[in-house]
Amino acid sequence: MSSTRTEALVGTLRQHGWRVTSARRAVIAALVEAEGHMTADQLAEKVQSNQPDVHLSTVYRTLEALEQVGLVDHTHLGHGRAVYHLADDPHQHLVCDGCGAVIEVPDDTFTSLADTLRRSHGFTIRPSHFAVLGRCAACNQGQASG
Amino acid sequence: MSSTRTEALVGTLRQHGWRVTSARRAVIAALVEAEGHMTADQLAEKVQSNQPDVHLSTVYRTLEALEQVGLVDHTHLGHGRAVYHLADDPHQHLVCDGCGAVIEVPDDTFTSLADTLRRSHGFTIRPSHFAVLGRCAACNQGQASG
DNA sequence: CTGCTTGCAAATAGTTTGCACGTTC
DNA sequence: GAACGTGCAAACTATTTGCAAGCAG
Repeated sequence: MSSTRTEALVGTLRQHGWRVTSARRAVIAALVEAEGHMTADQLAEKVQSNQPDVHLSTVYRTLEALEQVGLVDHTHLGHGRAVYHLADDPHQHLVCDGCGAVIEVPDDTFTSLADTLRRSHGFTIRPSHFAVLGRCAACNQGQASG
Repeated sequence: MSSTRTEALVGTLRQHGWRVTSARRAVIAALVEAEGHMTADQLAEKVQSNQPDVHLSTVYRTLEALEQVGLVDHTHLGHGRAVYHLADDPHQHLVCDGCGAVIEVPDDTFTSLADTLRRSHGFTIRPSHFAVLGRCAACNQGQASG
């Protein structure tokens, strides 16, 4: 059951000095149930199915709080909208230019790239914080010349 | 001199069926002179120093045309604004979370990552089309705990 | 009680679009 | 001279913020 997980996250939030409200609890629950990336909009919609009063701006503010505490990460998927997910499942996103599909790949796929960049430029990449654009297997197969 | 280069690009644009106007020529010239990434806003400013009438929206429309023809690529540097550059100098961008610095690295830095993703997911990454967030050498050295 | 949180609406930032007029081919 | 391109303003999308009222601690 996911409510145990939700309570743990809520507890962490409280330990960091943030107040626990029903809106925040609902956003966290939505993230737990989502088990993947969701936009702020999608999260708001999900939360509002139980608590219609919770406003989109509250969702944004809650997500910001959760990011500051380190419980949530967000990624930009190329075209403006950001997706949010719980930080304890670090992964990267591959976004298909053709069909918009989002593929999640484990964090360690990028280990060698991280290593290369650190050695060549002293640059440490930030895990779980960028999306890679390209073309997915399906779109590569059905690909014409455009 | 770069005007030769500008004319070549203008010619390519025309060959693809687009009309050549002074606004479009100016945007292309600005890109050639920039020799790096620029936002639409910066390009507009540069163009307007010679031709004040050229509107920002025209710059956007020209950039869109140039992208369709394949002369220009754009990348999102994490926080909303896109940067544009000529497509025949493929490179990736490293963006520092700390100081906002943008480091350009050659395309082939990502060859092994591209190879890995193609084999594991059939996913072909799109060159010059994503930014990698992280922390640059300078910020890593002056780094405290937060 | 104190002051962090919230809902709302309006502001912001970056980009796109409708329209009537100007320009290119 | 027909169709495409342009300037302008207004729309749009994603996100942020000011403020008075609400609720957690």
